[in-house]
Amino acid sequence: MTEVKPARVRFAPSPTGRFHIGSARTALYDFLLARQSGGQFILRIEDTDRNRFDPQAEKEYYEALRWLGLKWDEGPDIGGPYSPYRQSERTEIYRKLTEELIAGGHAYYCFCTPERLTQVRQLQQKRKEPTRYDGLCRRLSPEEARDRALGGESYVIRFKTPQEGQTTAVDLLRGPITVDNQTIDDYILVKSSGMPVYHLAAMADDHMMKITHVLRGSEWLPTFPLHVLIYEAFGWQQPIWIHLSVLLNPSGKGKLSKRSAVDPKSGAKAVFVNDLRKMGYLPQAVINWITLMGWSYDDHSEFFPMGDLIEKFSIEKLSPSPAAVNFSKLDHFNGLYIRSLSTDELAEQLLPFFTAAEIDADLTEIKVLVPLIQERIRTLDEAVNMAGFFFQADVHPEPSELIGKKMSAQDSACAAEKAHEVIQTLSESEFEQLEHALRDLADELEIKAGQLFGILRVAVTGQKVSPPLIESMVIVGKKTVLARIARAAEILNTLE
RNA sequence: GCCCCCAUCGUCUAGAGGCCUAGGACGCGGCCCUCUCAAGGCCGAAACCGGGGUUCGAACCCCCGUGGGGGCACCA
Repeated sequence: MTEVKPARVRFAPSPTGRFHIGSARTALYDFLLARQSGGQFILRIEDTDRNRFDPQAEKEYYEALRWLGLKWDEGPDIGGPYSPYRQSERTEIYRKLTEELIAGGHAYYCFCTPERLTQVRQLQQKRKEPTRYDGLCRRLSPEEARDRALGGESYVIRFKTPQEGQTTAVDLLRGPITVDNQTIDDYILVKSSGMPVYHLAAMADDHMMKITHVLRGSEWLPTFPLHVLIYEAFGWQQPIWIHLSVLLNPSGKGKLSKRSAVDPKSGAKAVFVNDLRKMGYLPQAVINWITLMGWSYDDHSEFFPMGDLIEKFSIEKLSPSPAAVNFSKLDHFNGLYIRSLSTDELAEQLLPFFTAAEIDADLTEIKVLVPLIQERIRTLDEAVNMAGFFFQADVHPEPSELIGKKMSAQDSACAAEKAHEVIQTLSESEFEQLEHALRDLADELEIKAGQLFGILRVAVTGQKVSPPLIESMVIVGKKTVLARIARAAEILNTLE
């Protein structure tokens, strides 16, 4: 990136629900733009809707953002030059701006009741007309309106949309979007509670906070011209507008929903960032994955650690078309990042998953087995199933699985017993030469090494699929290996 | 119903008029490697929504269809 001006970019979630990967993607693009330009990434909480407010939500956003490594430069918790960063604490600012708008003839008081508005809407629907405010209070004289408001009558403030002409709004990715002003409603700017709605609050804050690039979801496209009109009414200079594509369900049908990709075991949903963490995904993998939904670098690069992203990201290469999420690609990236970790790093990531599964493992123990599982797991939690046998006192193999390939139970039992003998003769120091000994035994028994290994694998690990057998046996230790093989032989002998 | 946006393999995408017999990735199939499973290597199937223009030439530009998505709240 050459000579870009420092960008001031904001991520402005509404604390009404969980932190979705769609929002995470927006936040990520914000972050990248700020970092690569040497600008600021700002966190602003848009909590003007007191009815939908969820006290848990803000915390979840903080947590998830931190986990992803998207550190903000200004925000409600850390302050900044344009404090406060929580809209509910900025009402005085909005109040003054509203007065300015009314005085300039760009907004008016409206006394219509919600009931009347519903009636109007229903009538319009019946007549198959566009649904919009019918303008009753727009025709009130400013003096009369002010008197009624001062007299205690309940009111809202509406934007006085020009009734003629057109408005052109320019989106960086889509170019100019021109609409007839007639199609733009006289939107409510301030609710009867005195709280502003998004259309006023977000525009005001973006301007006051000197935001240079507004990145937001394409669900704002329909009201985009309204926002331009509001900027013009105030005489403010517009930021660069970028409307990101929506994320679609994996099927490509419909907007990504909360029902998508639910983990049946934990009930975790792969659409929420904090759930992704619990499901054993690495933040770098999640970042790399969501970056590529709607952005690309060239015709062959896909692996982008954060440092590369900051360097290579560019808003011009963002795509305007909707993208269906592909969870198997997340698995792929997660595998890639797991394999890119050092033994120590991966062990540290793994520890909490063993703990959560109530397996008493410490870091040193995990480090020993990491090399055996590193290239075999796609999510961190898989390590528990794959390597749990290292820590358990006993394994409980499925008896039928103990039988060697193309072998009888008796022959398998015999093979297990012979293996037991062979291993027993080995001293701890010779234990690492196990493989030769066992291969020789297989020859002697006139079976394939794979057949013998299969029996021992299930005997020692309790699993048909496991890390490499010999290495696993060495870690498990001679004593336990012998006990487990002996037990397996017993089981096999009961099978006829 | 009204308004807006979008349109290349199943999915994410490269492609900004000739470099395209359309490239990469995930997934899928096959082979190799191999103690299972992975990882890795190699190979393969798989797309320019349709119709009109413009042009010597169109996946790329324009128009019309069609399809998909989004929005029509005192929510954001």
